[in-house]
Amino acid sequence: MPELPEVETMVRDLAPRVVGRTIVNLDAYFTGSVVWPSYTEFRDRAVQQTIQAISRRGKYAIFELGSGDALIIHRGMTGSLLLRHPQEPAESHVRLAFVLDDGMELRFNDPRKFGKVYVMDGTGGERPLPWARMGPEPLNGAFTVEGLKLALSSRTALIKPLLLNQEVVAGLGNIYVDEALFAAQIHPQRRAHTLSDEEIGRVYQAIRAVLAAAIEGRGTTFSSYTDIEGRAGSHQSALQVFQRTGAPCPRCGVPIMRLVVGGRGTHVCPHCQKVE
DNA sequence: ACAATATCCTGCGAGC
DNA sequence: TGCTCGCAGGATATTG
Repeated sequence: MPELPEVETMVRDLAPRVVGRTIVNLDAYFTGSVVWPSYTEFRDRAVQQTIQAISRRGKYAIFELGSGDALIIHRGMTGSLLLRHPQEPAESHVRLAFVLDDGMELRFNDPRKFGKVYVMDGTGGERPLPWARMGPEPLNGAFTVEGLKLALSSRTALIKPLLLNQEVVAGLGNIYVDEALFAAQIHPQRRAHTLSDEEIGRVYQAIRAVLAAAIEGRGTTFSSYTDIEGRAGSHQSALQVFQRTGAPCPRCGVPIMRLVVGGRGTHVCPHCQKVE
């Protein structure tokens, strides 16, 4: 599950390798990964373009092209970008392969086909950018404790699904929401408007700390996430609750429990995180 | 407007 | 051993 730290790691790794390179060809094995525009127009607008810069917004990776277009990639659940020599055997689920002018290939490998790729005018004039309604970036000044209070105080929904909502805050997914709520000692089934200012302050700090630590560890590897060379991240060993059902809580020793919240597998310490 | 739930897709693990 | 079945989940569509 590539969330903000995994996309950030990818963007940082890619920048020195692909900025300045020109896309000289594109091979498609599943054109359905391209959601905008049509595949043929996508190809026309991507090929022969030079990558001027690469950045991230939420879980989207953004390649700025010389034309002013943006090549935008969302990895979904199982998507990865791999920088490979064309001679290296193809991974089992390569959907698109961008051939670069230095002879390398940027492969979009995506077993479950949840990933999405776009080319569009980078200013949003052509159609709204995928992050047009997205909430603040949690690791820069756009994200404030006051803003989070404003976003949560009037909402009756459960805190976990709200934090997964990209319009509230950008970049969180299932792993880091569970980790942040554990760090803040807030139960994922609390109703958002019942959180005190002090509790929202803890959630705010926890989101930032958990994401920063995960970037430091180059992301979390479960099953499918790897970096652009296919190597695992290291942060999974630092996780406190996610996928640790039955293991002792690092804070109190009570076994971690798994429950389902908003249809998503959820991990809590039943002692440190109380619903009421 | 908001909240809750269904949907997409395929590898994998559980169970028989 | 080999088969079937259900689960996993980000974002969006649909329903309430």
